[in-house]
Amino acid sequence: MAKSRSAPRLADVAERAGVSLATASRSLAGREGVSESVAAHVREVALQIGYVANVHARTLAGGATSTVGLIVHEIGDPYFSEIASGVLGVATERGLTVQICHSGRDPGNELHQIRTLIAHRTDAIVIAGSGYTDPALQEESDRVLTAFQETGGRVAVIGRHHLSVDAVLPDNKPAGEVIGAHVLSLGHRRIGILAGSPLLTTVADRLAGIEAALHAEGLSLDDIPVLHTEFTRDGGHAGAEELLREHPDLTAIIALNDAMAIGVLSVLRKHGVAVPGQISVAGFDDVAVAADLAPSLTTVKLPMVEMGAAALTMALKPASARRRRKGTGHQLMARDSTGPVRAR
Amino acid sequence: MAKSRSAPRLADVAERAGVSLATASRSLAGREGVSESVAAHVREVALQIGYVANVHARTLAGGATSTVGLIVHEIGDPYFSEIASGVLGVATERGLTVQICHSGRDPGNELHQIRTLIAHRTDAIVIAGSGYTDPALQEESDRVLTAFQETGGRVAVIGRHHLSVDAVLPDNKPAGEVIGAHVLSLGHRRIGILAGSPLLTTVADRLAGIEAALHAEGLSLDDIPVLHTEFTRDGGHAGAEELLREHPDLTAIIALNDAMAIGVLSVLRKHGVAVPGQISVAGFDDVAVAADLAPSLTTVKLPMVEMGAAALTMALKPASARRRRKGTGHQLMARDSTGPVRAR
DNA sequence: CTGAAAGCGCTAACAA
DNA sequence: TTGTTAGCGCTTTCAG
Repeated sequence: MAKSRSAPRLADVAERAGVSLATASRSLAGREGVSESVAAHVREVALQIGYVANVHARTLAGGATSTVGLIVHEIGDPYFSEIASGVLGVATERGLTVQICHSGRDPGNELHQIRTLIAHRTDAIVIAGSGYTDPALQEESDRVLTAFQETGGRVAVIGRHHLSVDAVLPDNKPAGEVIGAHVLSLGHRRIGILAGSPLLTTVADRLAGIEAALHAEGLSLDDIPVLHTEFTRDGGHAGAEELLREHPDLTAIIALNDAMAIGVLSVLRKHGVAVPGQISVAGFDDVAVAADLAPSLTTVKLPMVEMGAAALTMALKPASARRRRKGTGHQLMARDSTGPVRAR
Repeated sequence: MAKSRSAPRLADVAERAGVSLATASRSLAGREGVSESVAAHVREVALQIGYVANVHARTLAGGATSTVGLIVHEIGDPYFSEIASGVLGVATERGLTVQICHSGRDPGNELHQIRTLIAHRTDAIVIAGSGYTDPALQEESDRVLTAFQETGGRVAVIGRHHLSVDAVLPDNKPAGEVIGAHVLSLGHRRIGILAGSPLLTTVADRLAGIEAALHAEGLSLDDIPVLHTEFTRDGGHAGAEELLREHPDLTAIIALNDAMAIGVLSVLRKHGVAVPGQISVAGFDDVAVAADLAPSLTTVKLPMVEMGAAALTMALKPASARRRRKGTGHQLMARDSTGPVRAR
């Protein structure tokens, strides 16, 4: 069995169909200017010999490209896999293929992935995942992306970045306000906050929202413990242990994403702390399992799937003179993990 | 601002560096036969003008491709996103880029995605997600993949497929036996099973495992209710409602994956049924949240991340004369959602 | 050690 | 309606 004979080419199809390359190309592309009978025959031949057009040749020749890139922090994280699902949804709909890269919450690696995607001449690049509060971290990325855009590439980000590109902006601050107000309205004052790295804009914005809610009650973030750990389930777990140890009088813990909140719930269960009886817990995002946890998790819903879809849709539109920005909406999902502060 | 001036090409680098195309190419590729001084200069120039090689041109010219394809049923499903994470891990490590496609558990669409990936001349294709018990459903895919392999392409699947390619075979049957034995050992006899589509080999194999466990106790699958719904959280939810209605005397429910089990838990909680007090619940996979549910979910761990990594690793090896097969191992995670059958 | 030139497979003018 | 012919940007013999 020939191991490496090459795949059938358009020339093979053309020859077997007894037509020219151009005609074959036109027939397969379903373009104008070929008699239906010839076109049908060509298509039939192509099917027979199992012809599949070489995307690289097609792209190189100036034909329509057909791939978009997506950069996520970590695809195993439900927040990102839901966004990816949204991106894949519209991509599939439009016959596009998507290349996914991990940035691992590392600005250096993110830049590397951007370069990779550019090398692949993707039509568009969607960067999902928080930007960084330090503009310097994105300086080089911005330079590279700008060059990419000048050569006709399209870019959209999800989240607040220091990048001059179109953006889907999650309602992080309003979400923070809403969840903060919710917890405060339940009478809680001894509130602990579990945050991810302060370098992430997502963390900064959610914190700012909570602070606004606090201010409305005459309080401030300085009055309550804010712990920065990893922005993951394990970070939440570790953070909750520390919070419990250092601040045993807390009546509520707000985690800055559901993954962390799940870690918190786990610690509380382990220590036999009643939720929300003794301590209320709230998160952000409303990942799919949030409603199925026990107690079901109070959180602020961000439409991840739609965000992914919106970002790609935006990136696929023709470039506009100035950056487009799109909000996301958010919704308080008051469930069982939060309750009124206990009477003393 | 020029909107569509094109990206810098190798020719631009060569010109500015005052060398020929060939030398520029060799320098950048770090190949032999160029004086180190010249090579360094070329690299420097390339960096300066922000040159990034065009992957399509490179691939077309016969250079090494550097992308692999991954087909999953649905990236938003934790089972698949964990597998994807494993695939991305080894891909990143080797400087490969991965294209992800959704098959949506639809054989027709899966074939379409395979074609797409082949058109992209990916070095390798990894198909994650159950095969189908009906060989006819994969006949055409098999033909296409065989052709792909004959032209040097590499393929690996995760799961039992009717495809003549390398495979990572999840311990579905042993896992079924182990979880079945576990539930039986707790004294349960009125057990309900919630399964996904019987067309999926994953479902068939897990069921077979449970049946084996049943046989060991002188029972059979025919003696207990087996309900086929969607292989998702919502399928589990709907299925549990029906099971509860039709078979109110059940003392245990085994869901054929954790997603379904989560749906079951949700229904039980809603109806105030104590778990495991009144009904024990078990799942398959051990997705990340399984341990953090309340009660924590008894399940059989399958190493999804490693499976993804193993599949890509396998696919990247040179082709061998006969199909390679690799088992996965499995581990019973006996947690809080299962307990001894209640005394009457 | 370096350069010239021939493609890789396809699309897109331009002819016929 | 169909065919001919240039490239797209890169790698890679083959000369020099």
